Amino acid sequence: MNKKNTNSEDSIDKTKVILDAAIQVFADKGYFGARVSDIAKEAGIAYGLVYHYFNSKEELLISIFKTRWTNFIDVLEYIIASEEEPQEMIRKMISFLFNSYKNNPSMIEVMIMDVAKTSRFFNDENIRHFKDAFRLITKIVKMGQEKGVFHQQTDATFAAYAIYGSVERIMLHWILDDMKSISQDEINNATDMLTTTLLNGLAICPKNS
Amino acid sequence: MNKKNTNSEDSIDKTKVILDAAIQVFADKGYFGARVSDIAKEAGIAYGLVYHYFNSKEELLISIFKTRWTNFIDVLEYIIASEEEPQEMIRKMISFLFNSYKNNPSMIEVMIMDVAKTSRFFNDENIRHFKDAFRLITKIVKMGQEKGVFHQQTDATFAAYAIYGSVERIMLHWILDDMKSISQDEINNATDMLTTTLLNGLAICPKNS
Amino acid sequence: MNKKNTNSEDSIDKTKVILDAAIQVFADKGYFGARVSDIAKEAGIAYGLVYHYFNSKEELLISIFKTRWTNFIDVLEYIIASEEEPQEMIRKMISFLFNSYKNNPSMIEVMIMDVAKTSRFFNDENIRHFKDAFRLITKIVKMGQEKGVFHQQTDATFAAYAIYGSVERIMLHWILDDMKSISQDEINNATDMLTTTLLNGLAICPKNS
Amino acid sequence: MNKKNTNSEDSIDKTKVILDAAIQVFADKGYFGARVSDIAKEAGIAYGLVYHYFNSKEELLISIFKTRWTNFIDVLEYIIASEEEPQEMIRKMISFLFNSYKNNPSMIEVMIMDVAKTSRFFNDENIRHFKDAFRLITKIVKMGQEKGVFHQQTDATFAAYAIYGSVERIMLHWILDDMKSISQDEINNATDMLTTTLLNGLAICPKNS
DNA sequence: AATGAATGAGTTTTCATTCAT
DNA sequence: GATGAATGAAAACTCATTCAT
Repeated sequence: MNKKNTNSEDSIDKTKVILDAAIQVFADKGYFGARVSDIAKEAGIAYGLVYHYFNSKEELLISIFKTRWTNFIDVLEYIIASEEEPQEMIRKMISFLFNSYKNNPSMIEVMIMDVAKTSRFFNDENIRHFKDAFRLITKIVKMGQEKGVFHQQTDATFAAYAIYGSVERIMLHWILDDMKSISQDEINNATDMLTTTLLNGLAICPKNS
Repeated sequence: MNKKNTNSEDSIDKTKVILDAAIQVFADKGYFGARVSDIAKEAGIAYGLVYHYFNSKEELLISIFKTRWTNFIDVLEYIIASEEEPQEMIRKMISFLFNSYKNNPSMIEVMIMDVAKTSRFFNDENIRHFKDAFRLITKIVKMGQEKGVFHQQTDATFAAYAIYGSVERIMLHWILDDMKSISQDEINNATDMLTTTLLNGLAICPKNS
Repeated sequence: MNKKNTNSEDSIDKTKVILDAAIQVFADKGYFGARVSDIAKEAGIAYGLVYHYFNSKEELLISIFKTRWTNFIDVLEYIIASEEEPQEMIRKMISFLFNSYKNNPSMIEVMIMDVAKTSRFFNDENIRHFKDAFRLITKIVKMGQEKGVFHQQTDATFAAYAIYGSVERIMLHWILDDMKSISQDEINNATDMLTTTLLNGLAICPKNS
Repeated sequence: MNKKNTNSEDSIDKTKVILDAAIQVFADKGYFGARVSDIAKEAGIAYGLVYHYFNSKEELLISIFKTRWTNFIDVLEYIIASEEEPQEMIRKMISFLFNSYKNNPSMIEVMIMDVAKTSRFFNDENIRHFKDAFRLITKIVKMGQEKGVFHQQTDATFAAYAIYGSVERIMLHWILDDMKSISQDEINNATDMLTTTLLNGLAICPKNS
């Protein structure tokens, strides 16, 4: 990703500083509204230095994207490895995503508002991360079906998109309502609420076939 | 919106032609990647003429956005007025959204990929359409709760976001997989699948409290 | 060459105005030292307009180059068609080149100082003009050999380069000595001098084998 | 020229290594296309180190230029000191120039393609070398005239430019045709050919006045 | 209404040069 | 001597928008 992957502390630090600044500025102004000089100013460095660590403005976005999805994939694998009940896995996943927002709402804003924006951005390399993540969510749903706790007739892939789409839309709501800081209680409550809704459905049980 | 609201046939036609061209080009290149001259070329007119009908490039996007959400709101109001069962209302809404994709995937692509992404775009005027639509979806959920067919403890607003987010994420999947043409069967099937999943939940009934 | 080859007077004029400005600025500052904004200022237009007529700064240089060599080739063909004595043809060619300097020293400066120097500039398309011109000069030499007035053993190609190289180096001398304006007498004198030297050689006749 | 003129072996070596690298890179990419970092990479050193030995990129070019013309001047003085026949002196000079190309075509390419390019480059200091060399060539011609072996009426300065220009144009031909390696036979042949042409002229003797 | 020439602000990126280590 | 991180000036080029015709 970045030119310098030396294990020098400085180099790592600077990379991180620039990325954090980029997240902040992208969140505030949007990817296209953000100038590289804004990012440099936010990072407290000369803007030429951004190009020592990254080849282009777009690479910054790609780097943020990759970090985030790689991290999400790691968490999903960890959750799956736990061998808990599938319902619990779903809750854990939702909890992780909502907590990500709490911990770094700007990063989530960038992911939702900017990454998806550039069609050109979705090249094969980047889209793979996407796919991998959804494969894992789908896997959780299938595990529930195999265990007999989730409906058989549900299309697991559809369910995966539904779960993720629900989470993302709620976070978009927070973003648009400028809810940058959100309490742990609210996060927990949102997690419970959405998990219950998705697992049990809107309709009351007897309606079920 | 547009400078000319004369009811001259020509004027209306040209407005429509430009908007359709804009949808096409925005879908292909993204809002920021699209040049006004591209849109004019697609519409088969001189690019200066775009400014006879619209004040700016952004106004094109806003116009598309408004048309779409106004239309969605109309449909939601129509659905609510039907006084059918809330479950059926949910299904109708999902069906409408998926059919919108079938009829004009580029328009949906623009709505998902471009509109949601420009922070600056969400001014008070535009956000009202958003809010109105979600208020209506929320209303449907509340009607179900009042009728005793939906769970009481569900936060209706959350549910509204979950439903819409699920739909949008599935359509994003279609977009990213380049599924520009999709059969009516697939649409119907997707509608059934998602409606059932959202209404009945993932988990099998006895798990319900 | 230019985007607009319409036969509108304005369009042609503007193209010419920009090219003349480019010649002036390239001559003054060199190709790399010249800013497109300098050229626009010299032409009295907004610099964005340069890009209406030419795709890039480099295209300006290529255009100047082409015009000049095409013109030179035309003159050579005209000279050859005259069916004069080969010696006279050589004189005419030298006369033309020196007079070109007199009429537009900046253009010659650009040709000598800038065009010849950009290695990347010599792509196949551009080099063809070069080659064509030298083929014609070579042809004149060969005509003299066939007529029996020029030495048989001389390599005609070498001779062609020698003639042209001599002319160009003398003009470079004028450029470096800042002799921007030069009288017709000087031009005629230089033509005679160089023609005689090249035709008769440095050495006095009896030395000839 | 260079900051360090210590006679330490290392220092001299490194200076030479950098200059050779610069010649190579300038020949490949042109002066303006060459990055200091390219030169450093070619030399196998850190690019900051270039600035220990040279004050600027331009100084590299000036250094190459000076070395070459100083060397040429030395050779011319040596030739003149030999007190041979002027015809032979001309031949020796041409031979030296052509052999320079054979020995280091990149250096000649830089001299022809890059040095002349930057008008700013021709400051008084640099132009003096030029002038000195041409003064010496002119001197040879004048010696021939005084000895009665060269035509009196020839302008010696013109003749000097003609000779040098012929040589340079032939070498430019080799450069443009990518003739990087050239046999000693070809060099000798070219030398004979050009010397004969310049001394005896194109035209056959009886045409002489 | 229609055209497209004209405008010029705005931004990414490059790269020579400096300097702390 | 050697390194390469850091600096920031500089410029080509783009393109939304205006406007004369």
